[in-house]
Amino acid sequence: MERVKEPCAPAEPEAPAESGKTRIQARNEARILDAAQEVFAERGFRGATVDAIAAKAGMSKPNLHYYFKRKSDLYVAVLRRTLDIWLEPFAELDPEGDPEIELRRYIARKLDMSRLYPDASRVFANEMLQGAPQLRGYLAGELRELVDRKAEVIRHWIARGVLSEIDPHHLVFLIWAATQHYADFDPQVRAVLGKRKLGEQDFADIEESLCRIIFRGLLP
Amino acid sequence: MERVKEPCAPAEPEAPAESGKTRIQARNEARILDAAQEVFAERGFRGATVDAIAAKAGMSKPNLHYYFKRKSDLYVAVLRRTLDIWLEPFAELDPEGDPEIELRRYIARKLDMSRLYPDASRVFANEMLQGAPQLRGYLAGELRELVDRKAEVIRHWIARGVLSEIDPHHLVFLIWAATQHYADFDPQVRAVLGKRKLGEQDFADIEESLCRIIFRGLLP
DNA sequence: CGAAATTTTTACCAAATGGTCAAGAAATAA
DNA sequence: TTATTTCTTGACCATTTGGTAAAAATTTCG
Repeated sequence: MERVKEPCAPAEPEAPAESGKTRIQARNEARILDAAQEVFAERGFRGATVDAIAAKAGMSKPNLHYYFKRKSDLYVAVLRRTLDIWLEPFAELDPEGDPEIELRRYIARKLDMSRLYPDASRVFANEMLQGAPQLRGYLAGELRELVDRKAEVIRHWIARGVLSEIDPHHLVFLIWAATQHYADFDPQVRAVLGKRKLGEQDFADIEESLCRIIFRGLLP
Repeated sequence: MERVKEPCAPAEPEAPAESGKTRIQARNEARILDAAQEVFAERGFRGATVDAIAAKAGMSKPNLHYYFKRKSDLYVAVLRRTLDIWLEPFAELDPEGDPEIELRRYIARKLDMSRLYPDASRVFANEMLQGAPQLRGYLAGELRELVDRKAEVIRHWIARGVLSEIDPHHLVFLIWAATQHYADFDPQVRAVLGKRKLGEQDFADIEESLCRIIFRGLLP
């Protein structure tokens, strides 16, 4: 039943392929995750149908169930993948670095994610709106610890006198809210700006405006 | 068929009761709207079931359908009610006022809404996440015009020299994102802060932190 | 090749769900 | 009271949906 193969070369030519997985397995699981992210993003967990995900992944529903037994498994898998991507640049904030440079880089990377992977952001937002039934534990555990650690970094900057006295947590929330807004509320943003799509230049403008306000403030 | 009554006193004792509506009608429609807002908020449009809404409103499903023919009618009604509430304080931004006072008041009122009517915010967020199928027209019409008008107010402040040069639209987005975040991402905020519920004091702190960053900036 | 494991498909439930209909219960008006 | 309108309900239906079983097709490997 379980695969016991792979006695050959360890280095795979294509996808990183978590060891213990067939080429087909890796490819199809990736396809399914991508399709699921799209569908979950635009319909929410309950609104997404396994049929729609399967169709978008180019396979039949029973075939999809061969890889992910339950719809919720798939949902959690999508969320975990998103979190892995999101965590990284946040964890890199360096207490010895210059806050303006460090935070600007973080904001830029977070905006990149909103631009490049808006669906990931939307699935996460959806999970929050529903009360985070799947991520509750993660939020109160891993995430909270990470944020607390980074709050220390911010306090360190304040103590060094290179940052104004502000509540680190609310600063983090502000950055998260502002950057994710452009993915999650994209229809509103586009409608108000009168644009058909937000391009690279738009996001460059967003970064500039956002950083100007956050670092220098509104008052002259 | 259609009601043609009400030849009596115009002043109703209780609910404002849109004219042309029975006491029972007004009461039940309000109950249904409140229930619908709750259910839509936590399950999204497709995830919400008419049964659940009817149950929460304390009536049977066919009875609910007597007041709202289709589930989507109900959804739109909830959204419109939210928008009416949200628009008001934004429209009040006064170009002749002091920007710090005007914007601070607006931020405070917007935070009040996140605290008092978080479900309304979540239903709206949900609609955005799904691509705003119901509000598309409204966003590109009414809302865009209003925002453009208020962008002029902000430019007026800049021209008067009482505000730094920033892009008015992105300032508005920043305020919206930051304030709504505390309703929409409530589970994450609570988990990270380690609080069971955000109270009035928490929101006072939020207002203070937010305004400090937005007006004075992070740099000392 | 041929056997074993893996992958895919066809056919199919049982439950949930949006919505309807016709009849009955309450109000309301005359 | 009686007639009329408004409100509520139980029974019901067509469709959708998550999920399964088992056989068929394909790949892998000795």
